[in-house]
Amino acid sequence: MRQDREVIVSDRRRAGRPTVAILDRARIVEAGLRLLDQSGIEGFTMARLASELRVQPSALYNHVSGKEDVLSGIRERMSDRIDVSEFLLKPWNEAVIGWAYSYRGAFAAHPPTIAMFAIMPISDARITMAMYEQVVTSFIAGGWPEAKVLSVIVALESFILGSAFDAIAPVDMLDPGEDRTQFPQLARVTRARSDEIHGAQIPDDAFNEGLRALVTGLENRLAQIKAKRS
Amino acid sequence: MRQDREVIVSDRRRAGRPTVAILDRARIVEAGLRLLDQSGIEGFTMARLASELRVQPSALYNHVSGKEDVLSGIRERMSDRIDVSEFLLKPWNEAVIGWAYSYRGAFAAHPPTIAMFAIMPISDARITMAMYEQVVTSFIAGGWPEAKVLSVIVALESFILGSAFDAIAPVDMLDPGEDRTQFPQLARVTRARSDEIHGAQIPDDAFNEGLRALVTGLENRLAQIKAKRS
DNA sequence: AGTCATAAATGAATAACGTTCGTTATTGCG
DNA sequence: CGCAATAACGAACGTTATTCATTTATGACT
Repeated sequence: MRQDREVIVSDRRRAGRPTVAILDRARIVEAGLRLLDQSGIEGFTMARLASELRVQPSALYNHVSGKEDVLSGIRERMSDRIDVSEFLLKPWNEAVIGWAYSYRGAFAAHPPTIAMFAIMPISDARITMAMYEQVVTSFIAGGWPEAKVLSVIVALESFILGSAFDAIAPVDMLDPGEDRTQFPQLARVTRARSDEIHGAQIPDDAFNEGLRALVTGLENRLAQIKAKRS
Repeated sequence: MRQDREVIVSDRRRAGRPTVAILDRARIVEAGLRLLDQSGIEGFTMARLASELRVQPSALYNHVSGKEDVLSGIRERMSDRIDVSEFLLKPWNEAVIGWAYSYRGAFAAHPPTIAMFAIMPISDARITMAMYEQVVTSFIAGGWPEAKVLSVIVALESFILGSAFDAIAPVDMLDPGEDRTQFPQLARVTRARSDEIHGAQIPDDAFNEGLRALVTGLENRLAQIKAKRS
C-alpha cells in the first residue's frame, strides 16, 4: 500500500526530452497508415494518432508539419509499392497489365487512402516521376508519337484510379432491391451478374473487362497511327 | 442623430420566426453548391454557408439534418445534369460517347464535387438508378450478355470518374521542370504534348483517346462474345 | 568535465468547426 | 380566437488541428 500511486502512474511520461527516442517521421507515417486502415479517413485524427504512439498530440509537431504532412507521407509510401519493373522486360501492351494490377492493388489494400487522394493538396497528388519516366520510355519504344504518350498514360491512370474508387463501393450498390419493378432491367442484370460472379470478384470483373478493352483499343489506335504515318 | 441606432442595426434580425420565409432545403442546397465552387471542399463550412444565406448556423438545422445532408443534396443536383437521352436514339456504342461527355462535364463544371465523392457516406454515393435503367436497357438491346452488362458499365464509369479527377489536376503536373536531366524522356513528351495541344485541352485529349480506345475495345469484345455464342 | 544550444517531450491554451438546446416570435389550422 | 407547429436567434458543448511556454535530455565544443 505504500507506493502504489507511483506504480500506477509509472507509465505516464514526465515532461522533457525522453531518454530513448519515441518518434520520428517514419514511425509517425507508419502508425498513420495503420490508423487510416482501421478508422477510415474521418476517424483519422491527430489526437488518435498520438494516442496510438503513446504521446501527446503536440509532440507530433516536432517531426511533421501537420496532418497534411502525415497524409502526404502515407501517399508516398503507397506510391513506392507500384511495380513498374515489367516495362523493362515486356512491350508496353503487356507490361501495362501488370502495372495496372499493381497500381490498383496498392490502393485496394488500403481503401481509405483512395478517399485521401480527393482531399489532398493538389500540388503533388500524383505518383512519383521516376515511375512515369519508366512507363514513358516503354511507350516511346513501342512506337507511340511523343505528343500522344502522356495522354495515353493519363487515360490508363484515370481508369485505374477510378476502378480503385469503385473497389471500395459496396457490391450491391446497384441492386434496386425494393424498387425491383420500377427498374426491371437493372434488377435482371444485377441478378445475372451475382449468379455468375461472386462477392469480392465482382469489382474485379469490371476492372478486367475495362483494362482489356482499353488495351486492345489502344493497340488498334497505335496501328492506325502507324499506318497513317507511312 | 435621434434614431441612428435603429437604422444601423436594422439588418440584424431579431429572434423568432421571420415574416417571410428565408430558408428551405432547395435554397440551402443551391447556396451550398455555389459555396463549394468558390471555397473548395475544405472551405465548405456550415458557418460560411449560413453567413452566405444571412442566417445563423443553427437556423440551417430546421431544414437539413446536417452537413452530410447538404452535400447529399448537392450530389443529387449534379446527377440530374447527366444526359442519358441518346441511349433512346442510338446504339450503345454511339450513345455512350455523349453520355460520357455529359457525365464528365457535369463534374468538371463543379470541380470540388469530385472530392466530395470520396468523402461521402457510402450509402448512395452513386448516380440515380433511373439513369442506370436507361443505360442497361441499351446495352442489352445491343447484345451484351446479362452477366456482363454491369461490369462493362462500371468499367466505363470508372474511367469517366477517374478522368473527371484528372481534369482538376494542374496541367503541368508531370513536367519535371528542374529535374529535366533526371527524367529526360518525361521531359521530352511533356514538351511534345504542350507543343501540339494547348492549355485546357490537354486533359481533354487524354479523355478523348481513352474513351475511343475503351469503346472500340468493347466493340471487339462484344464481337468476340457473339462469335463464341454461335 | 563542464557549458550550452538544440532537440523532443508535456501540458495549457486557442480558434474554428459541427451540432444541440432553450428562447422568441410568427404562422396557419381548428 | 386560441394554440400547436414552424423557423429564426443566441448560447453552449465537445472535437478538432495547431501553437506556445515549459521541462528535460542529448551531444558537440571548449
